[in-house]
Amino acid sequence: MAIDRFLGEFEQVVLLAVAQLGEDGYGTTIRREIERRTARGVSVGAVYATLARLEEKGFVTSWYGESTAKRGGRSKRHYRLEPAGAEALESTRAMLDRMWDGVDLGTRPGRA
Amino acid sequence: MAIDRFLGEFEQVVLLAVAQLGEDGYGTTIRREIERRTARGVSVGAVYATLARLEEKGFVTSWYGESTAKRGGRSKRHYRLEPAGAEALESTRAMLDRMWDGVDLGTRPGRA
DNA sequence: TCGGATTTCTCCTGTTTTGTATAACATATC
DNA sequence: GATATGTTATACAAAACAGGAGAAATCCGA
Repeated sequence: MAIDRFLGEFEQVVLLAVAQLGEDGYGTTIRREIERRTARGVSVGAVYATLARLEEKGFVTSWYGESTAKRGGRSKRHYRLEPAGAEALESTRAMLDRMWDGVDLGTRPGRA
Repeated sequence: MAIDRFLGEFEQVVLLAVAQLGEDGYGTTIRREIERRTARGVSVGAVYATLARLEEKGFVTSWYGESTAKRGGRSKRHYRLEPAGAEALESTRAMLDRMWDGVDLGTRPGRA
């Protein structure tokens, strides 16, 4: 694994999407949420593969819901953020914040 | 490569260390800076490999300085953050911020 | 003052984890 | 069945790591 307690870039993004969606999170919505917020294309496979790894590490858990009465209403696999995942998210963010602390990217108009 | 315009987790950390150190940044100090701020052990090889990748992408440039009058004062390879690197740093951070926006990790005492 | 011991740093090699795409498979509606 | 919505399988490239070998420069004892 990366180092230890920190999340990789995409892992972090996927985990955050799971956090955003709560009980409504499943493959397709998670993917859409990522695309919506980051304005970048994401392949289906990338999402599922990452989700599987995240589950393996205990950061999320999943369960199959009932199939909806919609065309092609195959039963969905829902994902939920687990405490360990929330913790990983927090420590990764805290670590990044510490690295950013005091950085000034050359008086450009950007962020404070 | 990761996706496109975004930095991997460790790339981001290394690049930030370079930004922090300015002209004083070279392999060993960069490594130390990372260990100091993140409280995690980092292998030498990981740092140099990442630095090489970063340079290949045009995010940093390097030059060899003169050797100092110190025991083992071998000439060092210095690194400097380039505009493209600063940009990558910013867009990665902005993207992550957008993903975090609105996330509440369950009323835990942690961050706001 | 020579030459090895010592220190500081860089680079090479190999491996594991992540990140990603493509396509096949499953299941419900019509 | 044809078609829409979801999930899984498979494969691979890139990124993250570890460790030790190798280089360069100084220090120091005889």
